Amino acid sequence: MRVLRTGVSTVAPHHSSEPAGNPAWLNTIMKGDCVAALNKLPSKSVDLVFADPPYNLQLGGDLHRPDDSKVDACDDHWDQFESFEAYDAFTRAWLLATRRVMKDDASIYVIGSYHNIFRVGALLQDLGFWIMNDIVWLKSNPMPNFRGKRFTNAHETMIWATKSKTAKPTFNYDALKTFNDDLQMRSDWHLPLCTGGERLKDGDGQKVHPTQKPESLLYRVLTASSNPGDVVLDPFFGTGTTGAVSKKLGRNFVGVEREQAYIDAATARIDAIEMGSGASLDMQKGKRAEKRIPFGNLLEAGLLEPGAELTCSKGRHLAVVRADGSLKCGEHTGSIHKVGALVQGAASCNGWTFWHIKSGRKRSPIDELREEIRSRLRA
Amino acid sequence: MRVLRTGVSTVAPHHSSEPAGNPAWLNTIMKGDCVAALNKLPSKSVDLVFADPPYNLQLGGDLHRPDDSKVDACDDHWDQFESFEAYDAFTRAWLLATRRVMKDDASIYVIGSYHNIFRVGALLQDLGFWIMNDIVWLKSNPMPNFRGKRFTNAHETMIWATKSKTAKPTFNYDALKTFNDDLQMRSDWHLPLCTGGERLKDGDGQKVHPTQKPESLLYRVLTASSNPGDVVLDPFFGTGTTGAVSKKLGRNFVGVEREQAYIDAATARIDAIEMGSGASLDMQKGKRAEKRIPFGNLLEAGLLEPGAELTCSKGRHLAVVRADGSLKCGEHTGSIHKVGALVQGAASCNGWTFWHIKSGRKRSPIDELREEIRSRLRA
DNA sequence: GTCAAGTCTGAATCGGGCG
DNA sequence: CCGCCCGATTCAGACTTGA
Repeated sequence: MRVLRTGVSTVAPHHSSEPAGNPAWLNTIMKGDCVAALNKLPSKSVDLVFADPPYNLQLGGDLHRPDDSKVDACDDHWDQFESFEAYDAFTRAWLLATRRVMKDDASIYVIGSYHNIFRVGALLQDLGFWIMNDIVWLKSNPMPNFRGKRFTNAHETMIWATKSKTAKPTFNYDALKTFNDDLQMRSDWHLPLCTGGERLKDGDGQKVHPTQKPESLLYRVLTASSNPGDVVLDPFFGTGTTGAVSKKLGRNFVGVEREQAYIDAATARIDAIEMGSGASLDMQKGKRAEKRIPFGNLLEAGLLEPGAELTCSKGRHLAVVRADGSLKCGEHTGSIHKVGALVQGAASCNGWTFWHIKSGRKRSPIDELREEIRSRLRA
Repeated sequence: MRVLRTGVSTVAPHHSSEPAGNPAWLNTIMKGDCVAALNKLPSKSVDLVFADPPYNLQLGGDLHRPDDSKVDACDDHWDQFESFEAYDAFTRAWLLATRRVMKDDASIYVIGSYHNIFRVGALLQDLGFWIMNDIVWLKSNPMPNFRGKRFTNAHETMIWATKSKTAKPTFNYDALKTFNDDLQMRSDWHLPLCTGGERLKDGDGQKVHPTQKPESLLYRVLTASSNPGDVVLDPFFGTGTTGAVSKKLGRNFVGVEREQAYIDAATARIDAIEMGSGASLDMQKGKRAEKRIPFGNLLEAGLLEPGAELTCSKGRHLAVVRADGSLKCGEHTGSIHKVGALVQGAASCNGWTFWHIKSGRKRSPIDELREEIRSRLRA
C-alpha cells in the first residue's frame, strides 16, 4: 500500500477525466491536514464516510484508580481545543470538505461521546445533512467510573446521515436482518471494546492509538451502508480500522491522517490483510432486488388462462382474469393490486399475495406462479 | 392537588422571604406557557429538573403498517416548528428560564431523540451547563421500521447536566449500585415503553398523551439525582409522570403545562396516589437474562471468516458463510436457521446446533463459538 | 377458569421507477 | 418535476376472543 503525502502532494490535480483504472488515491493514506487532503480528492467520489473525529474531551487533572494506578487518558495534543467555538469551526470545516467528496447518495457515519456528539449532530443538521438514525454502541466492557460520581459511561453515539433529505443511501436491510437472526437490526449495537490481539501495540507493549475502534463496529457499518467495490473514506484514519475492514470486505478505502506513527502502524496492519473477494461477499438480497414480473407474463407463459378465477385466501372475493391481464370483480376492474385494494376497501394491496388460485383442493397465492417464471428465467 | 393558572396568576410575587411552610406553587401544576410560568417561580428553588420537550419530529405523510393499518403518529400542534432556528430559539428560552430556578447544585435531565437532542445538547453547552452523562433509554419493545429503510429506532437519549462545571449534584451512587445487583449503574437503561395499565386512556380508550413516559424511567432519575423532600420541576408536565413518581418517592414537584386535557388527566392521576406508597415501585433492573447473540457477531468477532464451510453433524449438507452473516447452500440462501430448515425440508430449525464447523478432525456445532462470544462479553 | 390464537399498538423525520 | 401505480414491509407485549 502506498502512502500519499499531501503536504508535498503526490496527488495530481484532478481533471474531469480520470485515467482508466483506479485513481492514484484509492486504497492509500493521505498524510496531512484533513481539510487540505480532502480538497485534493475529486468531488462526489466516495460512497461511504466513517469519521471518528477528536472528541474534545476537556479532561482536568490525572485520574487514578482505587489502587492508585494512573488511568492512561486520551490527552493527546490533537484532542485539545480552546473552546466550543474552536471545536465547531474545526467540525464545520471537515464536514464541508467531506460533503464535497461524497456522492449524492453517499452515507456518513460520525462517532463521538457526549463531549462532542451534540455539536457534531447540530452542525450536520445546520449544514443540510439529513439524519437517518443515531446508533448507540454499547460497550460490554467499559471503563468503570472510579470516583462513583457519575453513571458508568458505557456507550458511544454514532450518527448516520446523508447529504440531503432526498438522498437514497445504500441500506442492506435484508443482509442485516439475516445477520441478526431474522430480526430487524436495531439502533443499539452491543459490541466489546477493541482489546487483546486486535489492539495494536508498539515495541514497548504500549497501545499505539488511544481510541482504536473495534473492527466489529466497522464491519457492521460497512455491511449496512456499502457494497463490494464501493469507496469508503475515513478522514481521521488513525491506525486504520476502516481500511482494514474495507479490505477484508472487498471495499476500497481512502484515509487521511496527520501522525506518521499512526500511518506506519496502519500501513503495516492493512498490508498484512488479504483482500476479500468472490461470492462470500455477496449480500443477502430481498424481493426488491428481484426482477419485476408483470402479471400479464403469467398469461403469456400459459400459467394462467383468460377467464381463470382468482379468490382471496378465504375464498370470499372472486375475480376473473381477462386476456389483457386485468381483473374483474363485480363492478371493479383493474390491476391485481388495484382490484385487491378496492374489494378490501384498503388504501393499497399487494395483489401477488392477496389473490389465490385453486390447485387441487387448496388455494395458493399467484406469487407462486411468479416464482415459477423467475426460476425459468434463471435457468 | 391545586392547579395554579399562571395566565390569571394566583402565584404571589416572590419576595426574598417566603412565609413559613411550603410555598403555594409546591406540588401544583402551573397552567400556561413554559417560560412565563417559570418566571413566576423564585430563583434557585428547585433541586432537580426533568424535561421532555417537543421533539420537532418533522414527519411527512402518513405511514402504514404492512397490514395497511395507519400508524397513530405524533402530529400534535405543539410539536410543529418552522425551522431549526425556531426550535433553537424555543429551546434556548426554556433552558434559560429553567436555569434561573435551579439551585446551584441542581441537576437537569432532558430527554429527546435524534431529531432534537443534538440541538438541545449543544445549546446546554453553549449556555454554560456542564454535561455529566448522556444516558440511553433502550426500549425493549420499540415500534419496528415498517419500510425496511433504516435501523429500528430503539432508543432515546437523555442528557444529565448541571448549571456549571463546579456544581456538586446529588448522585446516590450506592443506592443505584445496590439496585443494580452491586454493579455500577451504567449509562444504558433497558426499560419497556409505557403501555398497558400504566398508559392513561380517555373515555374512548384513546391514549391521552402521545408520548407518556414510563414511571420506571422517572423512578431511576429521581433515585439517582434527588433526595426525599427535594423539589422536582417538570416544565413539560404532560400527563404528569414526573409528578406521580415524585409523590410516590416522597419528593415535591412543580409542573408547567399548557393543555387543559393533560392537566386534568395528570391531576386525577396524582390525586389517586398515596404519598410514599411505592411498594410496587421496584426499580426496573438491567436484564439478567442471557443476551441473544446474532450469528453475524461471529463474523464481526473474527471467529468465522467469510467463505467458511459449515456442515450438518453428519457432513451431508454443505453451506458457505457469506460476509453478511447469511448462508448459501445450493440455491438456498438466508439465515442459519432458514437455510437449515430448507435443506431438511423442515418447518424450522435451530441453526446453532444444526450447523457444524470442522476443528481438527471432528465437527463441532457453531453453538460453541456463540458460547465463546458470551464468555468474552462476560469478561 | 385455562390456554391458544388473533388483534392492537408504540415519539417514525419509513419507496421507487417509469412516463 | 410531477403523477401514477406497482408492490414491499413489523417486533414485543398487552389485550381480546373463543374453544
